[in-house]
Amino acid sequence: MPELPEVETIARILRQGQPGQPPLVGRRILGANLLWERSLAEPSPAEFAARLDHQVIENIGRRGKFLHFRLRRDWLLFHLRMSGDLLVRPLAAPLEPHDRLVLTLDKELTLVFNDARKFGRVWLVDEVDRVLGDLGPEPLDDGLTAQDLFERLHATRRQLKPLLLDQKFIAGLGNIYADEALNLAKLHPLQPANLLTLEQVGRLLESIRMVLGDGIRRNGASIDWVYRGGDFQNYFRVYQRTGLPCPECGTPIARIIVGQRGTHYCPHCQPRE
DNA sequence: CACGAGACCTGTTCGC
DNA sequence: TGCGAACAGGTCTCGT
Repeated sequence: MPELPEVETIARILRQGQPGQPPLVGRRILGANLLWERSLAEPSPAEFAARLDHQVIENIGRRGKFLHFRLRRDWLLFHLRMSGDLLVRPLAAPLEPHDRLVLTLDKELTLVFNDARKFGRVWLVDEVDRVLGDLGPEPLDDGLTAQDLFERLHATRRQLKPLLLDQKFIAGLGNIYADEALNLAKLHPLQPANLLTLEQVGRLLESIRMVLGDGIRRNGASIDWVYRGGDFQNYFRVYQRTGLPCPECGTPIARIIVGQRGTHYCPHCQPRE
């Protein structure tokens, strides 16, 4: 599931809780059961378990598509990649298929990292920047201006779609929200970045913030077997709507491959050049 | 520097 | 029905 709005939703639920699920802030970690070793990026499994023991969760947040847990001494980081999920379960609950890491907490709770495709990763570090340091700006940060984005775009001739997916360029966009933002901004996915006018850049930034904001308000998008109660999938304009009418002009949505990713756009609203 | 292919993985859907 | 191909919300590395 996880692009910025989905990760933000998960972080919020873990931090604040929801009906039938207590907030995790203040909980103490009592043990770690690593079921798939490669899910752990660093440190070694032995050091991971030893260092986690008895640390308290002080806060939970998001940076790009990463979830970060501020512990008393370290940072616990998760990247969910394609199929990862983080769930709170009672201590007595049985293991589920694809559970990769189970952290035992106080109050008879567990925090479970479940990840069918095994692409997701977990880090325990004392310095976050070693993992998060290369990320580009947060798109929803007010400090990011159209002028900033214009300068970043004009520093490269890369095509817009792969550029928006590059986490070093801007953090948090994935295939869904990149396609949705480009459609809303009326920009062709293959357009070279350095050719955008300042007005087009303003529209692009506004569109990115619009689709991410809508995604967050709708608790993210739920597709296939990964479900969190979000319903943004019902409001896609172009993503996975190949052949269906564009909401703006009725032209059938086209699908091309860009950087090996399926890319959806309206040939009429998003003309090339 | 920019791009494409391949790798990492499993599960579901599509086409014949 | 069965079976292989295509496809999936991500990112890294390598070769050109």
